[in-house]
Amino acid sequence: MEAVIQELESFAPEALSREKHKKIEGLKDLPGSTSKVVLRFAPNPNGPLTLGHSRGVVINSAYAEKYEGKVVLRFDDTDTRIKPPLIEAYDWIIEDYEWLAGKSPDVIIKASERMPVYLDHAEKMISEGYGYVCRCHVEEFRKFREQKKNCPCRENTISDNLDEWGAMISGKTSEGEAVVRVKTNMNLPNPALRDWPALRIQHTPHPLVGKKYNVWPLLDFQSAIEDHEQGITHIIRGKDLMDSTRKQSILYDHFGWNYPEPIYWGRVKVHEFGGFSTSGILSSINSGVFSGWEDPRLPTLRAFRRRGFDSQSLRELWREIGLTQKDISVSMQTLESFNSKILDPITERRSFVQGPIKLQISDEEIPQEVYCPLHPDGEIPGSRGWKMGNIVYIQADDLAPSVRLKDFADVKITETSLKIESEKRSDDRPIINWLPEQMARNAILVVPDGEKVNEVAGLVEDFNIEEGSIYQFERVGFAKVESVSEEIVRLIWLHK
RNA sequence: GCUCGUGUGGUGUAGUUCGGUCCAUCAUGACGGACUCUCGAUCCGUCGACCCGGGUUCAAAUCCCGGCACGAGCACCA
Repeated sequence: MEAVIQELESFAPEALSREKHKKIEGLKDLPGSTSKVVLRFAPNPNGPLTLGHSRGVVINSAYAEKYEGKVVLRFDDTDTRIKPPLIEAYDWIIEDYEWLAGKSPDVIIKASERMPVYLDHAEKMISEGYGYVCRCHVEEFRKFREQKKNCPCRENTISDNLDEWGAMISGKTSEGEAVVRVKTNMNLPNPALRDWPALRIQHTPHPLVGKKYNVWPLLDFQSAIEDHEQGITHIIRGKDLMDSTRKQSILYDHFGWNYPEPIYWGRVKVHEFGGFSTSGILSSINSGVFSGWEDPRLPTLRAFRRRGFDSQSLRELWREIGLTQKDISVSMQTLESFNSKILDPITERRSFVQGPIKLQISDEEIPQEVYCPLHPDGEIPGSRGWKMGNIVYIQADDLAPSVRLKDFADVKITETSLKIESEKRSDDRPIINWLPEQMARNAILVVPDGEKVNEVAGLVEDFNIEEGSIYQFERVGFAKVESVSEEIVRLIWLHK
């Protein structure tokens, strides 16, 4: 054995120490041709972007950057009834996108302004005998689909279909009475693909184009046409849309187009939020459960921004998770950990005394000023100078006979008075945060707590408190200054 | 019911294409310690996983077969 080792050392020393496997970092390569990548992010503008959407923004913009490609932001606003577009949401989404991606989308389009394109393709499809107007009711058609039977409308002639189509687009046919289907095959093993619906009638006005159109495409049709029009090369979508890929591929075959490369991801849940949807949030806002889209309890990007999350933390989170088809459940802790790493070196420290009690210093000689560092590791040079008097505040729950007032002195507390024992740290008594009366301002710390929002009353250090800034409050955590007024400073909790 | 997809530590991920370099990577977490005038940061250490059962093979997280579990689609929503 010894001899073998010696011999190996002489001609192949690397064989003796094996290398540990390394984790491959970064996004996997996109499939197919990547010479000119065009991606798309297609939200429904029925609200601002949420944590769920952020994955799409991050992944698409990251791939666009990797391949020097483009991202099309497309508003899928073709439903005026169930998830009607919110007129303000278009701008919100662009704002949210820019905040997250760090740049504007390369192309911005609204499906509602592209209606002529979709209607033309629908008419073309019908006149080529590949689509038909179906007057069956939903339940009737469901039976045909289940039993693999053709519905009677399938046999209508092209000219009959074109007449029916004319009636649909002119508004003569009422909502719910007809739908345009793609003529696939009712014998297909996958029931989702059997003569799938492409366009339906909607007389509810659209917030942007009003009553201009009576017939609107469904997602699978609109998206299929538009992806081709925009030259999309890769579609990154949830795996719940796998059947969309299959439906649309059938249509692409008919039109003689090449389908983009589809890539799927699984469903994401966040421990702290569970499942949520934009329309669900909207109804909770309307019923008064939440104060608005920026309510700190909400997983909207606006709420995250308001609380002080750096968009970089979201980018890191989604890059780390990457693209897998697994259904996952992530914890906010992971996001917070990314955010802390970004924030810790660049945030100044301050003192926040929650539930304060007042103590009087009994010594005759009290220093006029106390200096605390802006950052303990010197990442931010300089210090905070505190004016001193004979009144100080500490947290009621820190009350103990001997404590150390951080960055100041070891003290002895009896009743409501306090005596300085040593400015130098003399033993291992607990270190607590505190404030002299001269530096204390009334403050409220708003802490989202599940369904509730707790308002913690306290005192905040009155040293260059800037509205909009994030500070790390010692022994508390990161919080953002939301507003500063004469009477009160409002802080919004971020995380530990 | 039909169709589709996914199963690696508490959580997330690498490795699976082309079996060996994997007693399985990295992050997060938990626990312990060092350091520190924050319960922050930093540093060190520990914990913990290949869904199950067969098969092929000298060798299986990786290939084959069969189970099981979970998720999704079958909307005139996106």
